Amino acid sequence: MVQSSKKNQGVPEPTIRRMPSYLAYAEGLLRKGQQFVSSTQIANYMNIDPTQVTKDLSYTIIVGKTRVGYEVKALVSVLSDFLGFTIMDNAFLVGAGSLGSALLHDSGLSHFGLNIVAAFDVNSSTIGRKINDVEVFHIDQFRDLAQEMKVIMGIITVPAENAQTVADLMVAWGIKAIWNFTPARIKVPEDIIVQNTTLYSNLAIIFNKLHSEKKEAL
Amino acid sequence: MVQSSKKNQGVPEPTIRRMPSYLAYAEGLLRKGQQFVSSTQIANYMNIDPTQVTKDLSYTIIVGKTRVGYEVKALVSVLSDFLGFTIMDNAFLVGAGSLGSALLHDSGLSHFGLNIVAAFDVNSSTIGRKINDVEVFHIDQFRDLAQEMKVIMGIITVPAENAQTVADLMVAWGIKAIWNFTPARIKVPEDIIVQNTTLYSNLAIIFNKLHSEKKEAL
DNA sequence: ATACATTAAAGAAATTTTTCTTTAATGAAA
DNA sequence: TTTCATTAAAGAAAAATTTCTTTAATGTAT
Repeated sequence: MVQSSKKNQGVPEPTIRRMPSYLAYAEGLLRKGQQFVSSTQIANYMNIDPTQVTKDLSYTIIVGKTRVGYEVKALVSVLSDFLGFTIMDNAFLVGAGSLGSALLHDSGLSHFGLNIVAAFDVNSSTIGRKINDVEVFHIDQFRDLAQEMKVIMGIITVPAENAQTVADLMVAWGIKAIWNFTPARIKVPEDIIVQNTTLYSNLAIIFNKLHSEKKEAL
Repeated sequence: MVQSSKKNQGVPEPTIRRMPSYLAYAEGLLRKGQQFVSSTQIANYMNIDPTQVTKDLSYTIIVGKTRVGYEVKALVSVLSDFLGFTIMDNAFLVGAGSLGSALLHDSGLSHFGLNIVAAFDVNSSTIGRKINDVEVFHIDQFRDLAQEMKVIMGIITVPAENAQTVADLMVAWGIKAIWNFTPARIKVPEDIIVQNTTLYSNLAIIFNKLHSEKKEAL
């Protein structure tokens, strides 16, 4: 399969996955007033190899000081910047069910650069309501609002069988990135970014570890 | 770092991550009445290489038929079994905030083998309530209940700064696996399984792709 | 019947990611 | 001041994962 010159020049995805935890840790140290943190200390916290930490951080502009480590304050600001958490992006959320409303309630998202400006559903009982100050509209009103607001991301929290329909709608109205919380895989044009976040994958990993542990015991 | 003879004989984690989507797809086909599905068809749906699919499925007991593919019905049952979704496990959830209550509302979890039997919090306004038939207790009552019920998993949906405290508590009362939804990394004994699920990591990946796309355009 | 195209499976090769090794720097202790 | 231990950084090696290649099987069309 020719994968359209992916070449992966960028930052490894595993690296990016680890960085928010580095950031959370650094923020904690900052609150405690610690000025410097070594890769060893971060690695110990993360239960990973120290060279992994330095390699990950080498993708950013921060430089550590031998025998001292990284300046905590700089680390927080560099990582926040690097991860795109300092620029606010607007998003639409479709599917104001339990997971959807949980995301609407999560202040962490706005802390990390995501501003959900409107929610959509087809369930008449939620339409018209406000969830954490975000209004829930009928899905048919999607069009008009997308043009008014500068919305680059769409969040899909509908049942899996409706994911593709919603994705098509999002693409039609100019959204650049889709955050898909369903286990369904959606088809979109090549230039649209899709991030799948499936909770059940994590569940599967836990179960697998639990079971392989049982087998080891034999 | 000596990583205690990990040797990774088991199934690759990326494989396990993909499997729930195979399953969701197969379940959809089953509902539509399709009898067989080829690796090519699955691969097309997933936007991955067909050999990746056959390789992934080779870890299970299913065998495909040349020129026909896999039997959809068998695929659903084999994958459900393999992922541990057919055995019910009991879990405690600590932190009945927005994310916590979203998980309590999610019927998908019980569909995939996880039965949340009780929730805990410190917020007096939620204690005593029932969320989707699951009662919310004060965290101090954790002990008595853990002994009554056969609970092997703990779900942490508290603020990051309280994650370690909750984890210690869970370990003390005999939980085997922890599903940690905070960006904090918790320290537990070696035999305890920890699965970190950090939403913000996914957000970081989206932002990174969005930004690297901008750079490419130059 | 026969040829053909599609498929699963197994193993090889390539790629990606992690871990190991070496080097140079420097704060802290003697 | 000098030695020593700890550190970041860079590159090499190892491990894990994905993609490619080959083979054998078999439905479908001719």
